[in-house]
Order: sequence, then structure tokens, then C-alpha cells
Amino acid sequence: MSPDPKHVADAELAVLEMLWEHGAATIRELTDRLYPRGTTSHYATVQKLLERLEGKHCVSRDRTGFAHVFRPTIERGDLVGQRLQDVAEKLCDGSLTPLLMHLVRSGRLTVREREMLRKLLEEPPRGKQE
Amino acid sequence: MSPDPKHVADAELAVLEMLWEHGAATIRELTDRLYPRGTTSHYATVQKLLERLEGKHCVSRDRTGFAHVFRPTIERGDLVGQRLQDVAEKLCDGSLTPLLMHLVRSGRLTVREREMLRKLLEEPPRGKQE
DNA sequence: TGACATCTCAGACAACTCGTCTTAGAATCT
DNA sequence: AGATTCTAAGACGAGTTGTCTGAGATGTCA
Repeated sequence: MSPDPKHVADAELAVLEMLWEHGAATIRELTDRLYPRGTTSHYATVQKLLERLEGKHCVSRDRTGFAHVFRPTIERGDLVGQRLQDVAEKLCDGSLTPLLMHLVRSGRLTVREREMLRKLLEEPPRGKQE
Repeated sequence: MSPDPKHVADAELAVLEMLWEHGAATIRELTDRLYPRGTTSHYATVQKLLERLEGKHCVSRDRTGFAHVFRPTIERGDLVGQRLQDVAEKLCDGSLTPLLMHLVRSGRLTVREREMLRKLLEEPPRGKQE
């Protein structure tokens, strides 16, 4: 569906974080948060970043009002999944297994986290069959 | 100690893959593998990629012979770890746990992978081995 | 020994990304 | 009307990436 999951740059991500936190916001609101005491330039920067995020289908733009209102169209988890997939494709022939191995081995999980993971693994057998 | 884990680009990665596969090789050998029927330009390309990989401390160069011999100084797993850490830092406040959670929850794992993960979670009671 | 092949080294080059910034003009407010 | 705030369009420098050129050193061989 989404034709091209393009990479989200750092400054773009900072804007996205703000949107995740607030749900919806105008350029002005985002600028005030990201660059307190921000100048016209900063405003334009946020504007450009949002334009690019829109092009990457990461935010939606409501053009009905005077000032457009932006909303995130993806969640943090989506981005995480996309990046993990990237790593797997570039380094592991597309397989997520090596990532799993690495995470479990060097992720240094607490007892609590291990327990939670074990529970997660019991529940849904709705993975791919293969 | 390693001052800057710089990002390894795609073409550089292709060279690294060859080195992982063969252990050690000259520019000529790598060029012949990567660009069969390669021209002088391709040779120079591989040369430049190796130079950059050396700068990123991903390969070592043996200058004793006429033709230098290159060897990988990192493994695939190191690169995987580095990239996972990148994702964690950019998106999850530096913690690797959310990545693991995401993999388990997102249903992209095969039954086989879930089984492996379950086993991994049983085994080591605590701590890292060395 | 001289011709020639192969190597290293240094750097140019275009395309692209990224964060920033300027300008022009339209819509809104007081 | 005049000042403010918005959108839209694009320029800009810096950095990365993959490719390529040329010069000069070192090797091989008739």
C-alpha cells in the first residue's frame, strides 16, 4: 500500500515526536515547542520538515483552516518495524532471526522483561506458518 | 575505544560481504568478484570503497606485498549490533528492549523463530558469559 | 634493459540528502 | 487600511555516496 517507506531524517523525527506527543498541531505550535524563542527561519524549517514528512506519508495535513493542522499517520512502532526490516534486508538476507538472536543475547534483559517476553510468546500463534 | 562507529554504505557493505566470505583478498580479487568483466574504473571504485572502509575501521590493510591484502576487522554481527543500537537510540531512548518487544508482538516471526526465542529465554539464568 | 602491465595514491565529479534560510504573495485580524 | 501570520517555492552549504581520471611507483618479461 505505502509505495515507498522512505527514511525519516533526524530533524524530521523530532517533529514527528512532537506530533506523537500532542496528536495534532500547527506549524506555529510545533515551532514554539521545538525552538523556544524561535525565529522566522525556525518556523520555515519546521514547515519544510513537515512538507517532507507529508511526502513520506508520515503526517497528514488538514488544509481547511487558515493554519494547516498536522497529524501523524504512523506510530513509533511502525518506524521501529521499518528500520528493523531495513537492517534485516541489508545485513541478514531479510531474515529477522539474526536480529532476534542479537537482541536476546546482548540486550541484557531484566528478569521482569524476560517474563513479559515469555508471556508474549505463549499467547498468539498467529505468526506466519513455515 | 573505537572512536566513531561510522555508517557503512551499501557499496561498502558489498565489499565487506566479499571479505567475510573469503577472509582476505586483494583489490583485484574483490573487483573480479563484484564486477565480472570489470573495467579500470570498477577497480578504482573498489579501491576507494576499501579506503573508506579502512577509515571506518572495518577492514585492515597489509601493505607488505606489492598488492595490499585486505581483511575484515568486524563481523556481520558487530554491524547488526551497531545498527540496532542506532535504531534504539533514535527511536527508543537507547533501550533495546522495545525492539525485541516489537519483533515478538508484530507477528512477523515464524513459528520456528518463536520456538527458538522461547528456548533462548529458558537457558541462561543470568548475566553475560565471556 | 626497455616495454609494458599492475599496483597505489590523490583527488575530481555529479547526484543526492539534510537542515537551514529567504522571499513572495495570500489570508486573517484589529 | 495596515500589520501580522500564514502558505508556497525554492536557494543554499555541507556532507555522503558511488564512480571515474590521471600520475607515478613497482613489478614482470622478451
